[in-house]
Amino acid sequence: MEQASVTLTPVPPYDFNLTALSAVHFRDQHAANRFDGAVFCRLLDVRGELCLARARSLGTLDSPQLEIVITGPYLDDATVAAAKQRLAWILDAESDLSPFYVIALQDPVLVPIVSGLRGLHLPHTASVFEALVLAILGQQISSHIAYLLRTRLTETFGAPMKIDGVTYRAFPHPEALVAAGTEGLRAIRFSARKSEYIIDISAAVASGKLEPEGLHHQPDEEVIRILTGIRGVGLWTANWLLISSLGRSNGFPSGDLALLRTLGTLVNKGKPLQPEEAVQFSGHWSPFCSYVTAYLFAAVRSGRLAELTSNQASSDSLTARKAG
DNA sequence: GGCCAGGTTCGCT
DNA sequence: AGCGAACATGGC
Repeated sequence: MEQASVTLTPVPPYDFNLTALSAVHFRDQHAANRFDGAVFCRLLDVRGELCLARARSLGTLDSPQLEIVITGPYLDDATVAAAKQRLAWILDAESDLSPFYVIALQDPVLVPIVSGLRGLHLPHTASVFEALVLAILGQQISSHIAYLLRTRLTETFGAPMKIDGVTYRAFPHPEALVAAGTEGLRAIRFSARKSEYIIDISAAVASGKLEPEGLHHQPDEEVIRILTGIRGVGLWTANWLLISSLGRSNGFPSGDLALLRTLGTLVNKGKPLQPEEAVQFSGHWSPFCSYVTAYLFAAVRSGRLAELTSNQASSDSLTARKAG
């Protein structure tokens, strides 16, 4: 087993802890992606080779620096560079938050949310395929159940690699899922429907009929058109993929129950917004709806939203906004 | 135990 | 086009 250490300098402000937490909390935490509060680690599949990438923070919010340790059976410079690049993408080290902050700090609804989360970047999945599977897996179930399913999926079908006595697993290949079949997924308690969708997509990817990674070259509208053409993928999933796997700034899952509730808490006296009302707000936040979405969820997770609403600040701004 | 969860499809009007 | 039901596992 070989090992290499490199440093990565994210664009400040960069809060490693918040960003890594956001990466694992409700979306990616499974056997392939881990964060223990200090070290973020992920078993990557780089050019067909497995290698473990581990990151920890050496710097500060405004002068961030990450130490990246790559471990694998064969490490040449190109592999190390590719792994570093991949981790930079996953941890969103290269985005500049300042254009979003300029808008957010002028918005009374967003100011209290954003000010407590400065330096939170928007982590990405390692691949678009991974995001597709995770999104379908997580549809209409609580985040806790989604976590159980993700873990089972990775533990059962992900390629393993043992390092220092610990077994890590990569996210399953489409081929592995095709081999598992719907029965394989049923066996780890996926619903028949989710199993079908996921196996269909895996088969399409394995056969080359569908190339999710190619979506990086398409504009948002085209991404949504292509994705919603896939069985099992609706507007929510397509927009979530814009945020979670394609790094677009303006994704907005307007039908998301948790999002509607959260916005309701902030601007509608606790009454959940209707999707159309949420879309009105999203227009106001364009082209940074991805950031708004992610920051709102992060605020909920951290308990910050509850704090804010207890001082019942801007609870009436929906009507104010409508009038203006 | 019933209800619901960070949706989507399918089958009815 | 718009609406309701079915899907199915776990947690409260």
